[in-house]
Amino acid sequence: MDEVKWLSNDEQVAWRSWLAVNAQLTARMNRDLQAKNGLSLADYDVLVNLTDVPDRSLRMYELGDKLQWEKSRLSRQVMRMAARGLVERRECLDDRRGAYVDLTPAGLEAIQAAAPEHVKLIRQVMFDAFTPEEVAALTKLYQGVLERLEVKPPTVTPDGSVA
Amino acid sequence: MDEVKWLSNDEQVAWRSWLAVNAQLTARMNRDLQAKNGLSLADYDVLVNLTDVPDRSLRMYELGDKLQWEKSRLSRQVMRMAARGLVERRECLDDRRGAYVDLTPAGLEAIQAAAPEHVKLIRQVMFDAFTPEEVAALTKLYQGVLERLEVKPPTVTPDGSVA
DNA sequence: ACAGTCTAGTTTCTGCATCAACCGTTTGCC
DNA sequence: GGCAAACGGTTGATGCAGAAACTAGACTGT
Repeated sequence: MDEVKWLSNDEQVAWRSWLAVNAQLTARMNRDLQAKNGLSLADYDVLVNLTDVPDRSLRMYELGDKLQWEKSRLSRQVMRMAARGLVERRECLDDRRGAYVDLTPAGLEAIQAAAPEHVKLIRQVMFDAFTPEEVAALTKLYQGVLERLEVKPPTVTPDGSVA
Repeated sequence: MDEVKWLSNDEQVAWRSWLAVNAQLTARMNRDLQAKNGLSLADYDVLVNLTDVPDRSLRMYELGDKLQWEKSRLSRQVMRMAARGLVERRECLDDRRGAYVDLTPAGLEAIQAAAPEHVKLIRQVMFDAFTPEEVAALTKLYQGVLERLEVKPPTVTPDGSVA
């Protein structure tokens, strides 16, 4: 456990840049969404995952699986969103422990209103400045990291759906 | 403001991978640091920034500038860390509004104990699997993002210091 | 059929992050 | 000199995230 192999200078710069991008971009997305659409990033993520799926309804555990959230977090988040009318809880008949989360028309409207600006930001700071090769390289590196973290990589989107 | 240019499928995969790495790696670092060293990632970041600097002491605003944190966040964080003996507050004589934050021996010890495992994780999931060219490419992309976010890129480390 | 275990989801507790308001100090400017 | 504005930092209110304990329903083997 001794003989630590530190990061080289180049690696340190890369690492700190990563940390900075991570923090700043997340903060920025949060602020923009909040200011322009009254949504938190967490709200947005839930809405995206519901919009993604054919019938716009998921079991709690499926949603939690996609988001990789603590279940307590999801529980509370859904409760708040339901209170605001963005989603609806529906009890599950085949498994009486379970619960569905349905996207409401208001929820759909909210994400449709928020998505364009959100995507615009992402394009602006990232993809519009990247070549396709760079995108491919990034994806490869990220997916490698996810594997090493023993997390399953995100599901490949089959069609073109919301951000 | 109409005619939204959505993300392509490849871009979506890259983007979601990015989000996943972002969330998962941060969570992992936090849990590991907490479990093995009783430090939060925020604690660690403060300690790193203090260790980085020659005299191991910074003005609050300098520290806040490096971390890019809300000042209220920094204020509370430092208060908590001072209560645990990891840092020490010292009043500033030339500017009576100001305050210094000094790294204590205990704080130094704490980060020296935590750093090896932390760096090991980062190496394991990222840099050990990256070629130097990939590191360089990543850095370039990240720094581009930071510029587009109108945030100044992280200071290049002049010497080899802690993670 | 029933005991043990597992799964789905909620709740409680605690700590942290953000926003806005605030206080004392310094600075710029006339 | 004196006043307004900016700066450095703290505080209060509020809302969210994480860990663990908890409830209730479902599955397993015998």
